[in-house]
Amino acid sequence: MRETAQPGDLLDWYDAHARDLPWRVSPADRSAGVRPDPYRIWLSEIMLQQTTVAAVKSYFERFTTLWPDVAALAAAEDADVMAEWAGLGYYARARNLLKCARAVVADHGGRFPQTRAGLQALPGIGPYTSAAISAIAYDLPETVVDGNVERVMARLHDLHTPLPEAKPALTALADALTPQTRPGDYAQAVMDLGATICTPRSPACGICPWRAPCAARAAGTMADLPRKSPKKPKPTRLGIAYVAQRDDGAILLETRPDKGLLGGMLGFPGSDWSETPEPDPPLEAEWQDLGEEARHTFTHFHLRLRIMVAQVGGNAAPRRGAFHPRHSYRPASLPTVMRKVHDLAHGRLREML
DNA sequence: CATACGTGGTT
DNA sequence: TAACCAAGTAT
Repeated sequence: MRETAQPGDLLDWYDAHARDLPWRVSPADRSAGVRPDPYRIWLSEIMLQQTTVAAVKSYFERFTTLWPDVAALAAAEDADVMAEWAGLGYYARARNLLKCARAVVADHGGRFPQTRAGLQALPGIGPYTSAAISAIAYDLPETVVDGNVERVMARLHDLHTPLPEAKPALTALADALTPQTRPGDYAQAVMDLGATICTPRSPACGICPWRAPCAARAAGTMADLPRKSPKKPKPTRLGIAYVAQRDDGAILLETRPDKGLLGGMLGFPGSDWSETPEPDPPLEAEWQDLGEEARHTFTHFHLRLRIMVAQVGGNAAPRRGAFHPRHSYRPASLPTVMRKVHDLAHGRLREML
């Protein structure tokens, strides 16, 4: 009979191989008594939701430089925070980030709650993030279950039930392994293991601290786990984006409504996005078809955006949106799909960039 | 329980 | 090129 997986073996591996991350307190520093800053742990966990470490790093550095603590972030302008989040995706996270920071300041005296339930009552903090902050920031024995943990548990126990059906069972398995000692380091260790050794495609079982007790390794099924329910095909939607530039170089942009796709973000005015979009120019002008489409894929559909451009006079009065002065217009503040529109259109417009 | 919600890297 | 994947949450 194989021996059962031991949290201690994973912690030993973590002590030697923990990744050095901007928001992380190393296991050595942690054992010396250094405590993580809950603000930085919270911010990193929100950014890391469905997002890779590589993509998060520069955003984390920028945010913590601009807003070093929760009070500073709570006092920030919405537009500034949304602009800094541009490109990272899942923009509801940024809207909830601000709501959460302001709630922490207004309702909790500027300190994050120190219980999982208290954390989970805040905007943008769900089951995973509440457990992660509890464990990592406060060293509470909460069980984190993210995609890494699901994969590691499914393999360790050779569980073939497909996700999301398997989620409760995987959570129970993860819960049974969570140690009372060093739960914060343990939580980070399982995720590091999933991110660097027990990877989705070709896991490095040969150097895994849990190779001996791993049931999927024994059965040779590790590359097939966890199983997942088949995904739906993505439909293609069409749309029209309008890029208007005033003679002084100002660009017409609109802030999108808070609800829905790209909510709260800046973008070029446009039609609806559907199979048969209705033209809807934001002002009267001689619109010219750029002749090139911006193509972009969202989570659940492909988009092909036709681009119309126009140069307009200084007295142009848009029905929608507002002109942004040339010197305050930053394409980097646009969500990626809109930045693609910019990239395609800017060669056509004299004063852009 | 299913769906909406971004993006960039990898295979 | 297209599909898959990443430290999920809200509704």
